Amino acid sequence: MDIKSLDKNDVVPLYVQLHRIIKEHILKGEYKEGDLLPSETAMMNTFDTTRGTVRKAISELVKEGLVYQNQGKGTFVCIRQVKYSMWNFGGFTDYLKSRNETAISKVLEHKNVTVDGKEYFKLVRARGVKKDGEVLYLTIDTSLLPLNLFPDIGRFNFATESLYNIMRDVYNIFPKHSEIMLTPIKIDDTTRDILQVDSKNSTLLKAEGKVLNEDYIEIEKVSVVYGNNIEFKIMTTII
Amino acid sequence: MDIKSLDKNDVVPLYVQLHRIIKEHILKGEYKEGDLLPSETAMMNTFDTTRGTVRKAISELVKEGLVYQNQGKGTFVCIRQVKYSMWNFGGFTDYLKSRNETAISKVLEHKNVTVDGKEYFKLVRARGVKKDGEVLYLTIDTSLLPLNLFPDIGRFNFATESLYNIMRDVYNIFPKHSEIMLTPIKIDDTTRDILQVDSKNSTLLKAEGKVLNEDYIEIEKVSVVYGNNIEFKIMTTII
DNA sequence: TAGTGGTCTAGACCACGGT
DNA sequence: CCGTGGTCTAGACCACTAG
Repeated sequence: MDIKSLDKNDVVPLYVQLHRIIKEHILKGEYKEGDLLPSETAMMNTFDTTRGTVRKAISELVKEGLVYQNQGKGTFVCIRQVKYSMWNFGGFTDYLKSRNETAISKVLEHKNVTVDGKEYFKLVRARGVKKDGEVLYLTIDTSLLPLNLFPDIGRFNFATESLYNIMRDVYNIFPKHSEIMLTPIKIDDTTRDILQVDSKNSTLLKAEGKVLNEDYIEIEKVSVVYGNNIEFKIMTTII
Repeated sequence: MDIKSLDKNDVVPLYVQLHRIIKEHILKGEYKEGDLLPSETAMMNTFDTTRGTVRKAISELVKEGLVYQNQGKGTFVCIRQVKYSMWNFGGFTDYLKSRNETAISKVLEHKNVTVDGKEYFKLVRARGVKKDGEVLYLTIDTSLLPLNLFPDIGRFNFATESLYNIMRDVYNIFPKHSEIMLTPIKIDDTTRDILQVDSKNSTLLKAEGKVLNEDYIEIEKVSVVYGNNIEFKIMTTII
């Protein structure tokens, strides 16, 4: 399959090395859509490693959506887009941690505003990940934080600090519940630019609602626009 | 960790059994947000299996975003569980009853199909309400019901009988959880006609996923398209 | 230092698909 | 039948974290 071989002394795990090699072949077009890859046993011999390592490398390709496997038949190339999964509201940083990726936050707007006679700190952020040196923004979050609960919250740098951590650590306020409404929205040009949505796909998912503390006091009004690189998943228990 | 043990003679792979057991513990709230799970070695001993199997089970949880792992520290729970879901999954009829409205169901399609080598009964329904003599359809539901769990389920009249009631009363199978993915979709003409969507609004919300019983066995694949007359709300508890 | 997850080996048996 | 991927075992050594 390849002239390259694995370096067992390299700090890079063997399965990562192998994953890269196979991926390169696919992306170079040496294996095309629908093609059958060499069998796991074949790769095991070619690269002088064990099946476990080969399977680990291939499983990464499956996760990325580059190949699929069929028992009794083999491993086939199938190029499709992989998306991020949002299991819910919040939990962003932890989820990315599980993917070994770094959370990125860019402040688009921050100022005090008055809504319905009440003062809020308005914070608009583009949030995403940094992977392989590239930044990919996944959501645009707008938060309205009541200034009576969070006096002088504007002094923090939200590009580097987690909003919910500040809530908990500085103001001793703990987000506990949320009530959200979901709607599809039409995208505007600014959003399209930030979230890197291609032009033929013009609708996104928007979540709007509020976050409450344990006493069901509203502590934040939120609005999140989800880009196309993210999947919005929910788990429920049917009562 | 658990009284349950793995059945090595079961056709269900050990790692799937283990995955279900751990997941159940997490979703039941016995392990909460941020909690440390038992170590891989501990589970290996508890369930009398090897670390490979334990790691495979955990890796599924990581993929789902339910836990993340940290070298040198352990495996931690990271979820935000939805406590009450949007009205529909498991509560359509009851919800409408509370509003003094009558649930309406119109069967659009019903036949046996084979998906991935498994036999299902496919049921497509337009669902809505009857109020003041007028019928308003709110959603289009597509259900795939495994025929091994629901033999001969096609004999029922789903225009008049509730699917979930049949599940419970006839088959003694109780829908308990759901895992859903939400996406905005472009509407087609048939859908537009049924859901009475006006022409300028061409995008709707689609929920796709599965419904599970109390043992986290999949009992239904579902797909619901929500019309514009419905608000899609969710309430969550941030654990 | 002890315990954790991360990686890797060298086997094994199985279910499935095509010949 | 043979080759494929799917699962599982019973070890091993490593890097990282924390006390």
